Amino acid sequence: MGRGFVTAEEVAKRAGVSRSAVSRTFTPGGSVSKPVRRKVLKAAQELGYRVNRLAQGLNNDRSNLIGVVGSNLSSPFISRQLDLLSIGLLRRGLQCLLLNAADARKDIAPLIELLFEFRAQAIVVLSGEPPASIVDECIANGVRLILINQRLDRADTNMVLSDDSHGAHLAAMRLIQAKCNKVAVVSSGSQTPAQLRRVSAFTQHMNSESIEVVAWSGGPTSYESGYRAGCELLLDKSIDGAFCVTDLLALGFLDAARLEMGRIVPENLSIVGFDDIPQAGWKSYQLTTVVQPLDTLTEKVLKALDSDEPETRLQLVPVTMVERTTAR
Amino acid sequence: MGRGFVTAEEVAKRAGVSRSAVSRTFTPGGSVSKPVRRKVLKAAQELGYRVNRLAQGLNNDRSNLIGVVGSNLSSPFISRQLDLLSIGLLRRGLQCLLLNAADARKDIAPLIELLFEFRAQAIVVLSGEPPASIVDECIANGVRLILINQRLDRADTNMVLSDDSHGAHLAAMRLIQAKCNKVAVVSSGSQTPAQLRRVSAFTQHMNSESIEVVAWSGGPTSYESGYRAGCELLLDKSIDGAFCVTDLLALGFLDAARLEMGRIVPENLSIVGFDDIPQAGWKSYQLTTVVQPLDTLTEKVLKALDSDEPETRLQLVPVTMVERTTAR
DNA sequence: GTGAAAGCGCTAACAT
DNA sequence: ATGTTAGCGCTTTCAC
Repeated sequence: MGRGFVTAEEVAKRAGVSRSAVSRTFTPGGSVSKPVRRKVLKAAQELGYRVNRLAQGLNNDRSNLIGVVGSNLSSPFISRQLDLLSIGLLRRGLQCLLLNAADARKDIAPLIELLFEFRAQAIVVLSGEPPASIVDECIANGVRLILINQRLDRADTNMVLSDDSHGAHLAAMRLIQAKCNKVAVVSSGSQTPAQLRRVSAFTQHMNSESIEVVAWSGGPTSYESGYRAGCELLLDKSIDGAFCVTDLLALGFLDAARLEMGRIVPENLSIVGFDDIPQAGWKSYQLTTVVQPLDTLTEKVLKALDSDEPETRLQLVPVTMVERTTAR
Repeated sequence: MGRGFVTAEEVAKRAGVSRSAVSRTFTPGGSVSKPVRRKVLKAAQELGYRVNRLAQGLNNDRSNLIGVVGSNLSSPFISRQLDLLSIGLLRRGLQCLLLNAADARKDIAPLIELLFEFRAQAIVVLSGEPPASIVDECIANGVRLILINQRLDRADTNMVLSDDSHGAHLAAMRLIQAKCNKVAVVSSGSQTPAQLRRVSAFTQHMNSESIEVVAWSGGPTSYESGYRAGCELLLDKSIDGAFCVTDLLALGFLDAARLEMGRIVPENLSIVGFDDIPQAGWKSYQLTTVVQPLDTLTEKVLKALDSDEPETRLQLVPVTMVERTTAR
């Protein structure tokens, strides 16, 4: 096709061989004699020939394209996820077709349909919940679907997610250890399943310990929302602990606590976050938080990409707690 | 092609029409009668048909694929750039083929060659400098090449870049206004052209004002490098100003200054950054910095993508200064 | 408006 | 090992 791209036929002509000889030369397993290969390579070099992978995939039935859809691509957590994922894909010889779901927000179906049209071999969903009909279509067409931090109630989909409940329990235990009497749990207004799981597991744990918890949620998942939460919640002087279900929220909350509400952290307020984004480790923050091991998470995603084993349907990635300085 | 995807032929058969009728139905300008179109659409719906864009592009000579190559995808600045870019591409009906150059670092040529093989219509380079041979090949094949914050010495390439020199001048003027007597200029060890331009423009300006400047550079472009720079440079008590060519560096530097080296900012040390990443506005930092207007920058990139006007070869995006609290 | 046929660039099965 | 042939799924003349 195309503007000016050289075709295999032209190369064949110049090298004085058949079209298939050219094809074979550029096919890993192809059986071509040294001299022919040399001639082909020479001609290709001179002409500036590049195989057309699109045409290649037409026969192969493997496009080598992996669709990646997600929103919030510039948030510290997601961007790192995308970074690792795209590196891993490239290493495996796979191409990353990135679809930003920012405009789609609630309905990522059209994006996935687009991916179908490009014959993506697999689709990785970083955020957003695909409707059941789409999931069905994936299966019908043999397109592997991998959901990250999303739990669908069906056994035929690949899901890899952090152990949110356990993470929330760790946070709860840490705040109990800090001897908190009344704690806040803050989440964003977007109410993603992951955040919901963290909030509910945390609340449940605290309730069982008879510790009062006040829930706050609002705005997007951002520093600003956390800051607002801090300003509003900390008017209540009796709150002496907080679990922010996302580091971004936690950092905003922390700034509000110290800089706006006159709290001393951790002396009269303990804060625990979730994710362990780079900023959580910055000297001004030193946030105690639950870490999602992004590398192993990504690894599992990549493995789910090429392994056919159905045992790896739902993979729960264990989380840990990193102790820094914001919890007493 | 492939696994289970339905082809246009199957749709044609079920609808009782010709293959071309199906094709026309799914082609924007196609002339099909209402009844035929209806039948086709119905059959397609029932069968779950999806046009194969790969095959489509084979005739069209337009793949709709835009290659994007860059590294450091999880840094606040680049990730935001990618975020905006991918949104813009999608809005224009273009697909984003993302190639992470993390492994490539110095040589992005192989990645661009890969993009050729996928017949990308255009290639956007976020970071890294493509060798001349590759640029030639782009032109030869009619692939538009767009370089961001990279200045190549040739008139046949699209480049959109922030006005680094002017930004550096703004920073210099600000530090002069703060009555600094001895200033540091810190950059990373990666020595990207953009950073180099900032350093040299700044130094030049300061020299012309006879203000002593000490240059530091090392490590990757990160918070940590900035922190290290701060720890090392601020042993010299006479340094009372610093221009960090990147906000990430500036934030690390700032933390080192306050938390490690006992400096009071801005009282006895003024700091100016560059980029205006979100974290620069966080309450704990409130960094005075030069802002790169990412939205207009992205806009220009997108425009360069589809406009053929050669006047838009080299586009300089004006920068401004945002005053916060780190400069006296 | 519609179908038949040719062709996009490539690979693979089939001969030789 | 090499050339010939037949597709891959689609669009696009070209007739009618």
